[in-house]
Amino acid sequence: MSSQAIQIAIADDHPLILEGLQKLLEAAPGMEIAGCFGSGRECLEFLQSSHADILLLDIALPDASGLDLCREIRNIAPATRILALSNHSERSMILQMLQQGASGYLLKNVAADELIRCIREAHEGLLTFSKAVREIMAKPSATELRDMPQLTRREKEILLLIADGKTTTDIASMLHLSPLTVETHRKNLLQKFGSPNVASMIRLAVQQGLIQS
Amino acid sequence: MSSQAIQIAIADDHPLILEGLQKLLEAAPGMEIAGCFGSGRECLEFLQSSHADILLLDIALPDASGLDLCREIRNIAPATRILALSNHSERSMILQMLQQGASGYLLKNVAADELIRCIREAHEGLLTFSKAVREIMAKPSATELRDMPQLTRREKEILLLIADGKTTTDIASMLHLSPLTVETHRKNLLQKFGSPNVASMIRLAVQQGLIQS
DNA sequence: AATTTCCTACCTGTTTTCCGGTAGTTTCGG
DNA sequence: CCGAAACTACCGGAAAACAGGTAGGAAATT
Repeated sequence: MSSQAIQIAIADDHPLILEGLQKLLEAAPGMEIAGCFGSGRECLEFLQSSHADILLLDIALPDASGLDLCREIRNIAPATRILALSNHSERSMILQMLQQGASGYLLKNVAADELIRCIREAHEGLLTFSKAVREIMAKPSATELRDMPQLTRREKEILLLIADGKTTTDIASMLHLSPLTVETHRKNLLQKFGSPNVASMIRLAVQQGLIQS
Repeated sequence: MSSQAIQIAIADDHPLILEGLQKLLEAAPGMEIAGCFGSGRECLEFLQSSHADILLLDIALPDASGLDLCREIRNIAPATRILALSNHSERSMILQMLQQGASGYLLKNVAADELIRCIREAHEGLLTFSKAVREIMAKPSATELRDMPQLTRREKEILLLIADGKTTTDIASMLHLSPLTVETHRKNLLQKFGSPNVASMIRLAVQQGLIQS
C-alpha cells in the first residue's frame, strides 16, 4: 500500500496563513502536519532531525532568502519536496526557485482544492504549479525578453571561453589566433553587452541563457 | 466562439518525425497544420509573414541552437506559443528554454494523446509539460545541486557588486572600505569558487543562483 | 580562556584587461 | 559588383586584476 498520510511541513512567517494552512491540510484526507515554522532557521532545524514529504515554503521569510533556503533544504533533506508558496509572480523568481530544486510553485492566492492537488502531485514526484503560475510562465512579458545582443559565431565562441576563465592568450592559442584578434573580439563583446568589464558581461550572458552549464 | 482550428507549425530536421507529426495532428480535431519546416531559417521566414498559434520546435535543428531560435521567434512572432520538442532531458536545458520564452517542453517519446493535450493547454495560455518532463524537473539529481561555496555576508555583498561591473575602487568607496580590503575579499571569493578570474566566478555564481536578476 | 571565523588593512610585483583608435581580407546578400 | 558584416591583426598607454603573502581586532563558539 502506498497510502500512508503525506507528511507536510509548513514554513511561513505570517501566523494567520500558517494557521490557516494547518487547519486546511489537517482536514484533508491523507495529509498530516509534521510541523509549522515561522522562520527559516526553525524549519531547517526541524528537517535536520525529522522527516517531511512536502514542505510548503514561503520564500519571503524574514531570516533567509527563499533561494538560499531552498538550496540548503535540498542538501540536508533531499527527500523532501519543496513547494514554493509566494506572492512573487515574476517569471525570473519562479525560474530561480526551480533552479534551486523546488518541485512546484504556488501563488498565495491559490484555492484550497488546487493546493491539495499540487501537494498530491508533488508527492507523486511531479513538478506542479497553480494555474495562475502556469499562465504567467506561458506568457513572458515583452519587457522580460530584453534586447539581447546579436553575437557572431566567433564572438559566441570566445564568450564561452572567457566565461570559462580563459585569458586572452589562452584563447588565442586555443583558436590559433593572434592575441590581438581575441582582444578585438573581447572589446566588441563588451560593447555589444554595454558592460564595462567581463564580470558584468558574463552575468548578463548567463542570465540571458547565452551560456549553458 | 473561440473554436477555430488551432494553427500549428512544425520545425524538425528529421523528415520522418516531421511527417509523423503532421499526419497525427491533421487527424486531430480542431487542429490544422500551418506549415512544416526542416530548418530554423525556413521556420523564421514563415513566421515573419504568416501566423501560427503553436510552434512545435525541435531544439536541435542543424542551423540554429534552440535557445537562439526560441528567442528570435518570440521577437518576430510574440503571439506564437512555442512548444519545445527535444531528446534532451537535462534540467538545465529545460530551464533555459523556459527562460527564452517557451510555453512548454516535451520529450520526443511523448505519446500522441499527451502531445495533443499539451498543444491544447498551450493554446489556452498555460505552461505545459509532458509527464516525463514533470518528473525530471521535480527530482533534481544530487549532482546537479553542486557544492556551493559558503560565503560570508560581506563576501556576498561584494560578489554582487563585482557582478554588477563595479571595480575594486568603486566598491571600496561604496562600502567605505579600503580598496585593499576589497581586494582581499575578492581574492577569498576567487579561492572559494576555485576560479582563476572573475569571469568564471560570476558564471558559477549566476548559475548557482547566488546572483539574482 | 581559547580557538575559529570574519572583517579589516597592508605590501610587492606581474599579468591582464580596458580603451581609443586603424586597417586589410573574406563572405554574403542585394 | 558593391556594400555591409565579420574576421583578422595591430599599436600604446592607463587601469585593473591577480598572486602570495602578513597581520591585528572583533565576535562567536567551545
